[in-house]
Amino acid sequence: MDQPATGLRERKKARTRTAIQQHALRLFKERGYQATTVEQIAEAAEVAPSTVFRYFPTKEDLAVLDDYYSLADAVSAAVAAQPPDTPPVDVLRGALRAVFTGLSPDDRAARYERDLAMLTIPEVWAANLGMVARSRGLLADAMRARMPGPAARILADAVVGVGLGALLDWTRDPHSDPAEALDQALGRLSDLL
Amino acid sequence: MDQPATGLRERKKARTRTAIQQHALRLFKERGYQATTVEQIAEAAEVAPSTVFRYFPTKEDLAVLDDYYSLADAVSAAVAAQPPDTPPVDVLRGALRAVFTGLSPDDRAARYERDLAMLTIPEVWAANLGMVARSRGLLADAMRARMPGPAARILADAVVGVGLGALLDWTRDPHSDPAEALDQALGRLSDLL
DNA sequence: TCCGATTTTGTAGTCGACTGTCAAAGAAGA
DNA sequence: TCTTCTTTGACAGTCGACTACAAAATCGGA
Repeated sequence: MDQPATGLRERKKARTRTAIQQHALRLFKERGYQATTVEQIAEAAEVAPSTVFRYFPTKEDLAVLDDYYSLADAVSAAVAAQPPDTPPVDVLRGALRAVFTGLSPDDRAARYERDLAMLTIPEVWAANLGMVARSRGLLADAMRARMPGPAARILADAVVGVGLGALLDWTRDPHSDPAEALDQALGRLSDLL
Repeated sequence: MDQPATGLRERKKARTRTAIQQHALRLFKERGYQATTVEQIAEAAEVAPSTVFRYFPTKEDLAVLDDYYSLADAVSAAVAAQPPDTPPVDVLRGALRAVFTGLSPDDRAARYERDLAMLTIPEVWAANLGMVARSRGLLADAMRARMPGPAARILADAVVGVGLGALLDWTRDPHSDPAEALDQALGRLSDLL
């Protein structure tokens, strides 16, 4: 997608950034968002507090999962790639399954970690609300090629609701496979329709 | 519901409390949550800042909707009151409509005001997340009398998703009627099923 | 190996949320 | 009216998010 990450400088920068965010999310989960200070995050990530603010303008930004768009794009593409006559819910179900199985094990583990943080820590969830809202729009857009406008949006909302519900249940048993749970839930929705 | 609010003391206390919260919500809407200081709220409500903190331990609490459970209970009851052979989605649709039309104009306006705050201000949304999650459970429980377990949960999740979607759209046009939008969206979902 | 550009860090300071305490003002009851 | 209890307000202070800035470390290229 991007340039092949040229210089050492840029690589180091990226590493620093992700390190800071990972430590932040870990600490948020361990001791709560409010109870975690930026100073503690800086210490954990072995950088100066001012460096944290350089990468993340506000504490809240530490909780924003910035790669949701690429995921949403992947889902949109996968939706387009589904067979033409598939029932709508199954289109989304198949697309989501395709995207998840296409992830490398490392990517998938990282994704689960961050999704867990999002679902578990209210402040993180709030920080990502905008993204969820826009993903919902993308999903609806992707479906609009297959069904009339309003129906596409309703379906997208229903699928998002069922998906979030499945993930919420997953948080109570984090050792199960969320992709599996999601697939199963969408299967049930498909039966309902 | 409560005791008839005997003494002058208690009445005055209650009035102070609601005055503070109303001014807070108004200011949040006017200038944003972060940009509003507790001092400004105190000034608007004509009390001392320390008095604000006596009623609301944290700034966030100023925006916590403390009556969501009674609403969820009302919906559960309304679900039970729907005719036996109604299709599941229409049960929920009818129950929600019944609850909203049952509200007095004042109550309804207040509810809209607070729902708008919840959907618009991330911090408030975070503070109320737990309540939304539990409402989802209540909805599923209420439907379980009418359909097998897993289906009830899936349906509840789908309805919650569609409902949140409708409310999210409403925030972009706050002069429209959210209850109307919600009813319409559920009607479309009903058509899909 | 040295230079210029960039990144990192420390420091000093602002602002607002929140706490604790104590004295003043008001209400309830005798 | 006098006493007692509660609510309120003022004040002083802590803590953490965030800013501005200049010094120091680091990197890339010549």
